[in-house]
Amino acid sequence: MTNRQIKDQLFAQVATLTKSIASPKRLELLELLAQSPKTVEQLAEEAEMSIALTSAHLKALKSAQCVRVKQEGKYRRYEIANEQIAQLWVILHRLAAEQLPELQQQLTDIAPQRTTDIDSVEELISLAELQQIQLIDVRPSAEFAHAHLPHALSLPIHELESKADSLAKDKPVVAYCRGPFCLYARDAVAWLNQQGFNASQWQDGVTESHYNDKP
Amino acid sequence: MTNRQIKDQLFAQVATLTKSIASPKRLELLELLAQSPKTVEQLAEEAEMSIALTSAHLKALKSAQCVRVKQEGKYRRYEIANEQIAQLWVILHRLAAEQLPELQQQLTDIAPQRTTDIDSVEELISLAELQQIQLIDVRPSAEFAHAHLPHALSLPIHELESKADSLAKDKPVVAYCRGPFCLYARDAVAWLNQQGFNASQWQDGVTESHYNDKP
DNA sequence: GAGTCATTCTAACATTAATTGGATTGTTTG
DNA sequence: CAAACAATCCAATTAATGTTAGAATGACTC
Repeated sequence: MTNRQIKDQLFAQVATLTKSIASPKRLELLELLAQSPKTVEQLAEEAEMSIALTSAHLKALKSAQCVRVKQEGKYRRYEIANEQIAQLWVILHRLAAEQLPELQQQLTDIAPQRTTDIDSVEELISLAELQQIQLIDVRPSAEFAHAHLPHALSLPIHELESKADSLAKDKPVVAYCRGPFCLYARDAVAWLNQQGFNASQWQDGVTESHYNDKP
Repeated sequence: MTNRQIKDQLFAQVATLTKSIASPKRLELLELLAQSPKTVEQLAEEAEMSIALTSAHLKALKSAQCVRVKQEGKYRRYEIANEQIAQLWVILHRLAAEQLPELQQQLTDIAPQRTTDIDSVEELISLAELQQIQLIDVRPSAEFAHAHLPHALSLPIHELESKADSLAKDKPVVAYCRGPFCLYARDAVAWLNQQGFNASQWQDGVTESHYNDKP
């Protein structure tokens, strides 16, 4: 085999991995799976696409070993194949945010009412531990159960209205969700402030917060 | 604008960045540009594709801000837009190598005659400094000039035959090139051992060696 | 300013990917 | 074992991408 044929093969392999995640829908699925394992139905619902399409995209992700699946009763539960894939999603969306002016613009356009002025996870967690702030996790409870920031309180966005009375109005509320591409925390902060709470948003999710490549 | 429309836009942006590198040829161009800036002609030659196709792929990379171009006389010299893109290439090929059995197989198939048993860059560089080994960089000299491992000697693969007499046969030779997807060092080691040298290969390139994510 | 040379553009074609609806598989539950 | 249900497969349509050859652009050179 010639050197050219060898190189073509090698680069083709890396390209198959890259191609498998180079689609808006598949990136969205990855973001969801980075939070916690989910069934096809759940993924389709969250990402607002048909079951068939979701299944097709999952197949593509599986063939590049980005996700695994296990049968659970009559459901199939998909999960991220390993931590590095979740980190790759973080790397990609951060890089895109630094690199693409159009994305920067869009992120500015949807900036939350208030972003917290806390600037490290450590400080955030410490303030939550000292009860200086009320740190709430507004993702679905299954995602909270799978992993969450220490000292955070689970208050899923869909239950916010009914359970908001468990929050104090005289202590700052800081909300977070899956990360900068998830709008739950943004919506939660907007609603809370409207109700008279002192709410702001922590823009990163669990994966982002645990993976800071600043040296 | 609905939340769905916003999310679609955001994920689409990250996908455009990802798509721009999700092609074997474009990954190969990125690997070449990670070494040093190059003209379209040089890239086409090294990657063995037509000028027109090279230009088209570069256009795709440029539109996602992965590369920059500057006019130099009648040439246009392309370069990596920033260090993070080079690192992304490293992350991707390493991840693919861990993840895809087929790629693992291919890499095994082309394993060099001898891989050095040195296992950290620091040790490699230190041995070169102490002249315990002869560390040779077999990439084209322009790439060496742009960046190289400390204490390495430039001995481009195409000049190896004519300049090999500058190497001592009684001291180990360690050769490196662009990284695990470049076959120059492999070819160099094979030829050198055939000529009676004691040669082995360092599998990483400059970018890989400077970017070890082991914590 | 005509000619040369590097690069890009254009148009055409071939290939591959995304998406949908309906049929199919396989599991669970009565 | 039949009904119910989750998920995948299949076939067909549409959209996007890769590739080539040749024309066009735009910079430098004599």
